[in-house]
Amino acid sequence: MSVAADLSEADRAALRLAVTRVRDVPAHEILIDDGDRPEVVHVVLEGFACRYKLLSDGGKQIMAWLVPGDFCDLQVAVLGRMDHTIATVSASRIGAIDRAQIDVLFNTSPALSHALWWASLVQEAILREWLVGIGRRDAAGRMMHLLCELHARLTAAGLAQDDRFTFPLSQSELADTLGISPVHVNRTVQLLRHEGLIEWTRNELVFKDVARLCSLACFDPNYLHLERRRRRGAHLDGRDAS
Amino acid sequence: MSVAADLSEADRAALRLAVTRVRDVPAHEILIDDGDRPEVVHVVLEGFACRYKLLSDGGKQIMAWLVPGDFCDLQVAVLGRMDHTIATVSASRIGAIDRAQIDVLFNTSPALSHALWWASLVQEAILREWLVGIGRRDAAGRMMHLLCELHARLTAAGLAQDDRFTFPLSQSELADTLGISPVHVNRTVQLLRHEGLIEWTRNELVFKDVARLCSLACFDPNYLHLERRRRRGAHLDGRDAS
DNA sequence: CGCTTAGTTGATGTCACTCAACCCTAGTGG
DNA sequence: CCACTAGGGTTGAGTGACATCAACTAAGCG
Repeated sequence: MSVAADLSEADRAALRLAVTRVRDVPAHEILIDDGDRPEVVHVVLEGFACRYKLLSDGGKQIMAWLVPGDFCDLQVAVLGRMDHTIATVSASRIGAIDRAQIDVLFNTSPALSHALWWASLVQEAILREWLVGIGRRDAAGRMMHLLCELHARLTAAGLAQDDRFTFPLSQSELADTLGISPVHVNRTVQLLRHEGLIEWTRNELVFKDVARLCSLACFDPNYLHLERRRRRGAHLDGRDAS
Repeated sequence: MSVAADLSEADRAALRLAVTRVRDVPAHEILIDDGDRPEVVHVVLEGFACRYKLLSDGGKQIMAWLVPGDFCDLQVAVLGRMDHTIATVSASRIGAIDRAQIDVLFNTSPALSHALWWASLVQEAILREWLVGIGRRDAAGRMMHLLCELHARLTAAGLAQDDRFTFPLSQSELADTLGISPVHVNRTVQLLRHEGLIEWTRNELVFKDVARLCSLACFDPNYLHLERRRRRGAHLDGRDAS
């Protein structure tokens, strides 16, 4: 989903220059709150962040995981007011782009505005897939599918080696993502472990059998629209994973 | 969500002219299928359509209801390939815009491209709210919230009078939307009826107590971002509801 | 008038929730 | 070096919301 993947060097440079105010943010810190009308757009450079909404009964639903390369709140450049909250999950490095600067980029480079819209639409496609999962899959199916998706996204971004990547979420946060209780997340994780599908220790997740996991999850990566990105792992900071 | 609401007369005319090939489509007909690479973008002029995905086990999850004024598949103009299916729910009048024409509009009118992006982002916001509902609300809560949302959207579009509007979905389609079984939808509908909240006969839904329903559903219309549309009920066909 | 589709109802089953206890690890301070 | 604490993680028992199955009714339609 890294928006820079398909851009010309000039456009990527323009995007890089637009990122002012890079800062390190500790885990579990709110970046933008529900109702805010921020003047900057945030982008994740390192670490994990998430979108979520809080319910009146204290419940919480996470609606997106934001990994390095993802824009957090591009929509405020158009909609103005946030209708949900964005917070870090792990300690992260977060970049900020002035909202006005987004408009400038949008008007000067058709390729760039196209790329921004593309990124926004892929996030929407992911959201649709999550809806299908929560609506129609059981706990294990949801979890497997979600992990396959994360694996695909991180691999495409060059952030996973040997089917192994950092996974900084607690079981409780996973529960708020999948729409099930923390206790049931625990039992489901153990199921996947005993099936020899994953290892999950502290901060790291290892896929023991990617093919079987994807098959069990009925995971079809089409919706991630990765085929567009011929240059795998191109990041905002200009590094390529190669 | 009618995209034309905030546009200048010239932009609205341009959009209207872009709609070639208006056709009447019977109920339950597929407009664009999963995997298609269509050359046109569809817009609902009359009737109801929906987005959905089919699962391998025969299950179905509806991910959006598309009402008059909504674009069905704007995303193919950017992403190229459909990752879900769009079909009519009731007999509908559907307009089509050439994909190339979208690009022209996009490049010639900043206001129009802004409006298109806006429409796409509002659909995303609705999707997020549906995710929260399916993830964290019980059956009655989901249904009430969904009905409040539809009421708000149709009222904003000038398609509801006296808290009364056409509602062409079957209980089974409602079930595929809410992620519960048709039988449980039936019981939940009866609950709302006995509570004196709604009347639902054939094709028409009547809200008996909007305030109580919205309050019970914890419905907060912020996420619909309706505040932007000062001209309520402006449609692609140029009519205003007044 | 039979056929079909949608809605309704009851009985039974199950997946996941809640509550509660316990464990394990890391961090802290004595 | 150890006692204490706090936040996950783990486990079991009991409960509840919703699913499934199956039968029946009502409404359109040739």
